[in-house]
Amino acid sequence: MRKAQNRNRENIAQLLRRHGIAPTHQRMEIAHVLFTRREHLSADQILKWVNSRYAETSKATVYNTLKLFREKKLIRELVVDPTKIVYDPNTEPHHHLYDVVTGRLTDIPADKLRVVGLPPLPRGTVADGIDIIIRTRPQS
Amino acid sequence: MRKAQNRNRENIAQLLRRHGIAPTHQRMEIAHVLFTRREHLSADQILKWVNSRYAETSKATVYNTLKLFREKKLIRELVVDPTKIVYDPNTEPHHHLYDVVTGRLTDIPADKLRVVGLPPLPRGTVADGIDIIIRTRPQS
DNA sequence: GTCCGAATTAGACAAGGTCCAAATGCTCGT
DNA sequence: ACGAGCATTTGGACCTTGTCTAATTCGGAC
Repeated sequence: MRKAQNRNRENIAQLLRRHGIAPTHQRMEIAHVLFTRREHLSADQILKWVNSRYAETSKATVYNTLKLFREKKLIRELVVDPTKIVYDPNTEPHHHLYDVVTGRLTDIPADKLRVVGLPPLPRGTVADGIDIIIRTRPQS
Repeated sequence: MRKAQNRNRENIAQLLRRHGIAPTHQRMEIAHVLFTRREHLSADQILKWVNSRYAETSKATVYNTLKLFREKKLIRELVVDPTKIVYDPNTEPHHHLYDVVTGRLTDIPADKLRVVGLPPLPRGTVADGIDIIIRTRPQS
């Protein structure tokens, strides 16, 4: 089985198509950054990476594309801090450890964690996801 | 025992002092809004409420004060959505139900909920808090 | 090649929050 | 009551992040 790290351009194109996304040049570039770096990246960082060799993608396109990827469940949007919205290429269910001082963000696989005692949801609503963020700080 | 809802000005002054906050006029006003409305309010909403009778508090002061209250653990800052940062006067441990469509935000007391299988924290760090946000949407 | 809808673009704009230097207010000692 | 010294507040400029729009370009079907 091919490891996700090794995605080449054709892999990425197929990945996009599988999620119902037409693989344009810019979308390929953005997906490439997300899936080869495999980090939590902000829109701004993605914009810089995509244009790091030579400018080829506009700010509007990066925002449009990230929104599209999120709608198509190709990536997750993660809000850890007022000024920090970050995109997560890991779509496996998982949660996060966030160091409020250093800003370091680490994954916790969801299968290790379980939430018990969840009250019934309000009538007529269904769960869309659970985000657990554990805030840590260096021992003082 | 006096119910929190009934806090009068002297109560609020004492509350601030207990948290090491000098009770100035503006801080009293802001605390008053938070603790009598007992809702999740944005900085902007708080600004409007505080100045609803006649303008008396500047934007900068509202932001400064909310940051101060947060540092002194008088309120909690809650980030549910990129554009929605909200301040929570409830400092009891609790979590949140967030309807991604209506924007409605509801409390879940922490004693009903437990997280099991928490991995050990990285060496040299301590937990600062756990935020659990359960995202719901109307049944489609 | 031509056409047509989809995608992309630059840049103006909006929202939310921060910063700063000046003004004001509060406390204390005298 | 007064002034010194510090904390707090203020208006407004400014910054950052993200959205919008109208014009352009792209790319696949024919």
